[in-house]
Amino acid sequence: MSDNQLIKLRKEKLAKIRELGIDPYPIKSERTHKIDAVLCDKESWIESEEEVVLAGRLVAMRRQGKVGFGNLEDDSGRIQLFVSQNETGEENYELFKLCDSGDFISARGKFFFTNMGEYSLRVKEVVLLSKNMRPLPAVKEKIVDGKNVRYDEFSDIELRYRKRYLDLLLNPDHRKVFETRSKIVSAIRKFMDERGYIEVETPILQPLYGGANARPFITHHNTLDVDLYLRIAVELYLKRLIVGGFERVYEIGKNFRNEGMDRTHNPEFTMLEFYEAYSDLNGMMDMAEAMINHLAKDVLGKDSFHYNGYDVVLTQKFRRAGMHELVEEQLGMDVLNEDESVLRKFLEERKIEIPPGSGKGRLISIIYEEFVEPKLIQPTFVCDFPKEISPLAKAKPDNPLLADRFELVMAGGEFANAFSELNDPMDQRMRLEAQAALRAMGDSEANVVDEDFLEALEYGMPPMGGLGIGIDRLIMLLTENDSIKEVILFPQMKPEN
RNA sequence: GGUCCAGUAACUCAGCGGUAGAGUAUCUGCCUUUUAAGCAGGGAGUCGAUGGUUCGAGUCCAUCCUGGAUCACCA
Repeated sequence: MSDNQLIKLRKEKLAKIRELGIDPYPIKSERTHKIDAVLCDKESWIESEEEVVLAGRLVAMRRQGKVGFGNLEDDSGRIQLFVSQNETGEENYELFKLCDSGDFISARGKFFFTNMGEYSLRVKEVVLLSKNMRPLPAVKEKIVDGKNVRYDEFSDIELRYRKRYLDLLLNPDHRKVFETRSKIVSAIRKFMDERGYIEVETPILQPLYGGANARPFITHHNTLDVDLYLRIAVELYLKRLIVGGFERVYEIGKNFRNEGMDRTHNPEFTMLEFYEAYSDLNGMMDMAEAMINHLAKDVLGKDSFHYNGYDVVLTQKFRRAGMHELVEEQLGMDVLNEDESVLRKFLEERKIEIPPGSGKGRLISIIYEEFVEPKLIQPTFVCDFPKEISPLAKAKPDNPLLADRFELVMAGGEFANAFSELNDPMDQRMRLEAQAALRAMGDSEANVVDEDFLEALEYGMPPMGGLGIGIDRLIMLLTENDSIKEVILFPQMKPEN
């Protein structure tokens, strides 16, 4: 039976309901209790003989003659309805017979245990709240040995993402992921607020983009007749705010990067960035560690998370190590003291592409990314990034090749990036100009020179630490999902047709 | 973009050269304590698209579309 035929049948039912003088889409609805409120303390609900009105979606129907059972679900839980013509009267029972799985109804009645021992609402009256016109995909559940076995699950990955509302409706576990996501994001806000940070919102539409290495989306403003960029990071605006006198700011928002999509990349993704005046890299490590430990332990109540094939233990002290130390550990190569030509040869022999204009710093980072990062499973702050690839970070006083920067790596992937922020306007100008040179050599992801930002720096910016965390990836880890699409409600999909 | 896998009824899938199938859903009938309700019956599919091979194509071949995995790219 095609969709159209099924819908036609629903329309016929709708007409019958109207013939009975019933509005299938009434304005008013009544509900005295949410379902979870009546699921606890069942005996006393039964003893009290209190009449309640529950409302929700009818998710299953088992009708047999003049009596029938249905399952009613709201966002708090699910309960069985027992509907008998003796209780409802003939007329109301007629309406019940016209109800389908998928309808929203309310049901008035008292509680009891059925012969099979299931706690149920003995329904006195059914009220139709919203008629379903398109049958929901059939999913059946059965409890075997205490385990919930599901049949004919709505599991087609493409359909789940394209029709997310069905995924959420039919797969309660997936709804749970987004409830957890919301909890985590709230906890992050609270964590920041408690530490004296203020939350700010900075432009998504920017005349120039910056703060990361990425290709932007371009859009157009008609009135101004200018092209604008969707932001790739909030960094440069948050720094302007520190110039403006705020000492601790954070923003949680979408960034947009016009690049490939895969298991860990969506073109728009959520990022937390924060900046703290008079802090530095160590302060940022402490913050990141405390926040992630807190989310794992206090919010989710877990120590260990299975992600990307590994078990990552989050409630611990995170390792802190220099990139060159980690490379030495894995490869026995002293990259800092090795000659640039040796590093280049090492990569060339392994057929690893070297972008044009790469100096020693970038070569080190490529070696690290290729051979070391995938092996860092437990949380590790990888410090001492090459300055060459860190145009917004301060150089280390004791080694001009290195920047005071770290990335937090877990399960072989990057989760956060932080620096002691560069506040020397002259140095910053030179670094951005070096980036512009790379750009001229064809590196479309190199930074652009932002004169307004440089001018702001010239007015003076205090020393500070700054950190960015990819929220989607953090949620992936904390909810143990290996695909970013599982933690984004409406992930980017290719258009159909 | 490369490679591999998949697309058949609303859902989950079988069929892999010879008249399109199953369970669920849906519809009809019976049924006043079911819970993957049951019993009986019915309807339901351009077999992702387009070409080709063949007497004959969901089935073989080619191309394309869509999705997934993986690599590349990319924090």
